[in-house]
Amino acid sequence: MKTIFDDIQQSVQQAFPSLFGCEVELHSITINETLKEFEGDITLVVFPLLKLSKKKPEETAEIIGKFLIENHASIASYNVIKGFLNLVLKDDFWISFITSTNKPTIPSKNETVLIEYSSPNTNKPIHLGHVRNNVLGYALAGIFKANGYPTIKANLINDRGIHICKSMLAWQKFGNGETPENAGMKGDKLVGKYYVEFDKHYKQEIENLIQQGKTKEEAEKQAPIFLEAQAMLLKWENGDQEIVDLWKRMNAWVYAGFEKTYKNLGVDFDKYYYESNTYLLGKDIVDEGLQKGVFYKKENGSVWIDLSADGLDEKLVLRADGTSVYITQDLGTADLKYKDFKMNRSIYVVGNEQDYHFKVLKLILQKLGRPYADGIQHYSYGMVDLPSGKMKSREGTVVDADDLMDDMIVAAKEQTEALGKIDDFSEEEKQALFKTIGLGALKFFLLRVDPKKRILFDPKESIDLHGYTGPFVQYTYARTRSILRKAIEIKTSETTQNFSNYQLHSTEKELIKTLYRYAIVLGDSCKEMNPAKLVDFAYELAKTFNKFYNDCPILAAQKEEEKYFRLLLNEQSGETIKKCFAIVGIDVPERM
RNA sequence: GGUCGCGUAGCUCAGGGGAUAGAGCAACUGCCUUCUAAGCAGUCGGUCGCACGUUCGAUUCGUGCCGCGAUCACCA
Repeated sequence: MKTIFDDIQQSVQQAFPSLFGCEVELHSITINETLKEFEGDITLVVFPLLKLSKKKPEETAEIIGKFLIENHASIASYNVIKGFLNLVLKDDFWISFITSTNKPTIPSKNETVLIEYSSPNTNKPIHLGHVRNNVLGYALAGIFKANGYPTIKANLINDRGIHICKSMLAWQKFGNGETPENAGMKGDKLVGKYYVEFDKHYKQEIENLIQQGKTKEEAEKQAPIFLEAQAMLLKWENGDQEIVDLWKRMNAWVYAGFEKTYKNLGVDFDKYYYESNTYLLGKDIVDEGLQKGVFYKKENGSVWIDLSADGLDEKLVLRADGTSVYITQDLGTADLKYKDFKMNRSIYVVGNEQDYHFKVLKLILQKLGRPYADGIQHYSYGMVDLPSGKMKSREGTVVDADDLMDDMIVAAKEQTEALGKIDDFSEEEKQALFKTIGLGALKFFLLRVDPKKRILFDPKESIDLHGYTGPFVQYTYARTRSILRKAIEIKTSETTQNFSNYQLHSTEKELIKTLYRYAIVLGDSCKEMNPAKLVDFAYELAKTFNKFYNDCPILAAQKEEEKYFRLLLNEQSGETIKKCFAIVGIDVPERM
C-alpha cells in the first residue's frame, strides 16, 4: 500500500534536482511520524540532505517545506525546528481516510508459503514451550495470509524412534492394560506417564550397574531396559505385527489427546506429516549426495558432509548401521513438502536451540542443488522460562498446556464474575466468554514479546487483565460494540453526511492517525515476521480509542455531524482491533 | 574453547543513526447521577552492561571486554 509517507518521500526525490541541482537517493530522505510534543503529522529530517543541498539545515527545510505546500494538496502548513521539517496535514486528508468507502485492498501474491509448526513428539503431552510454538506458528501463518500469500500450515509429527519405544515398552511392562478410558486420562498424558516411568527404571538400572563397577557411559548403554527398547525399535522397523499394533494403539491415544488440546488452543493445520512415513525418504538423498560427491563415506560405513568451509563442522547424515538420524529424515521431508506444494518459501517454526541444525539442513539442500533450498527459513524463537528457572520435563517443572489453559479460564471467570457485568448471560455464553478472555490473555502474553527473544512466563502476570494485555484490548472492542448497539437502538445510523467542514478534535486526529498505521504495520509484521508488531499495534489502538472515548462523547456529542463522525471512528476502531486479533488467532467478545 | 543470541526504569518488555529514550506492572494522587472504571489523567522511577571507534549526530552501527543463555552427539 502506498502511504502519504511514500508519497512525500517520492515527490521530494523528484523535485530535488530542481530545488538543489542534484539527484538524491530515496533512502536518504528520512520521513517519520512527528513526535507528539511537536506540531505536525509528518517529519522530514533534513540532516542527511545537507551535503547535497549545500545549505544550512533551516534553509534546506524551508525550501522543501515551501515546495511541498505548493505541490501537495494534503499539506496544510509546516514548521521548522532545527533540522526537522514538520508537516501538518489538512484535516480533509484524515477525514477522507475515514469516510472513504473503497479502502485499498491487499493484492494477492503468487508466492506460496509453507509454515511448519507445532511438530510434537508423541511421547509427551504439550507444554508451555509448545504453546508458544503453536501460538507463534498460527499467528505467523495468519500474517502471511492477511498479506495475500497462499499459506499452508503443516504439522510434522515425530511419531517414531527410540523415544517412542520407551513409552511403549514401559506401558507393556508396567501398564497392566491401562487405557485412557479406564484411567480417565487424556491419551497423551497417559503415554507421557509411561515415558516418565521408563526413565525411572532406566535410571535405577544405571545406578545398579554403576554400583557393580561399570562406568556411567557403559551403564547407560548396557541397562537391560534400554537394550529392550532398542530391540523394540528394531522390531518396529522390521514391521513386527505385535509391536506395530501396540504403536498404532498408543499413538491413536496421543493423537486424540493432541486434537483436543489443539482445538482448545484454536490452532489448526492443512497438512499433517508423520515421521513414520518420511524417515526412510532421506536415505535416497544420501545416495544421491554420495554420487554427487557432496557427502562422503567413512570406513565404518557412516556417511558425512564436511561443512568446515562454511564455518561449521563435519556432520553425520547416516549412521554406520544405515539407519537415519534426525537430519536424514528432515532432508526427505523437505523434498516431500516441495513435491506436495511447490512452495516458494518453507518456514520452520522451531526453537532457537536448533539454530545449528537448520543451518546445516539448508546448507546441505543448497549443496544438493534443491530449487527450494534458498526459500528455507528457520523461524527461530526463544525458549520459555519460568520465574523459578528453566522448564525441565525430568524435574517435573513443565507447565502443562491443558492445565495452563484451564487456569487462565478460571482466572478469567473469577475476575469477570467479580465485576458482575454479565449476570444476564446464559451458562454457555459465560463459558465461551471466559475462554475468550482466558486464552486472549495467554496468547497476547506470548505474542507481545519479540519471537526471537526468550520469554519469562510469570503466571501471575499472564493472568492479569489490566494494562498491556489481551483482555484490555478485548474490553475496548466490547466497548465499541456496546456503543454500536446503542446507536442502532436510537436509530442514528444515517450514513449520508458531509464532513467537509468538520473540525477534528486532537484526540480524534490521534485516533485516525493510529488507524492509518494499520496497513503499514500489517505489512511490516509480515516483512519482519513479527506478530508482536501487530499485537502491540492493537494495544496502541485500544489505548488511543479509550482516550478518545474519554475525551469525546460519541452518542452524546453536541453536534449531529460530530456524532456521526465519531460513530464511524468507533466502528472502524472496533473492526481494526478485531482484524488484528483474528489474524493472530485471538477472539474478541461482543460484551464483557 | 569455537559459533550464535541476549544485556534499556525495582520487575516484564517496546524502540533501533535523528528532537527531551517509551509502555505495562508495582507504589502514590485525582476522575463513575452522563456511551462498559477490565477505563482515563497524573506523580515517582533511566550513566540504554563497560570502553574505544565511525558519524554533523550513537541507546541504535563496528571492534574489544564483562555478564547471562543456547549450541558444537552414530539424541531428536
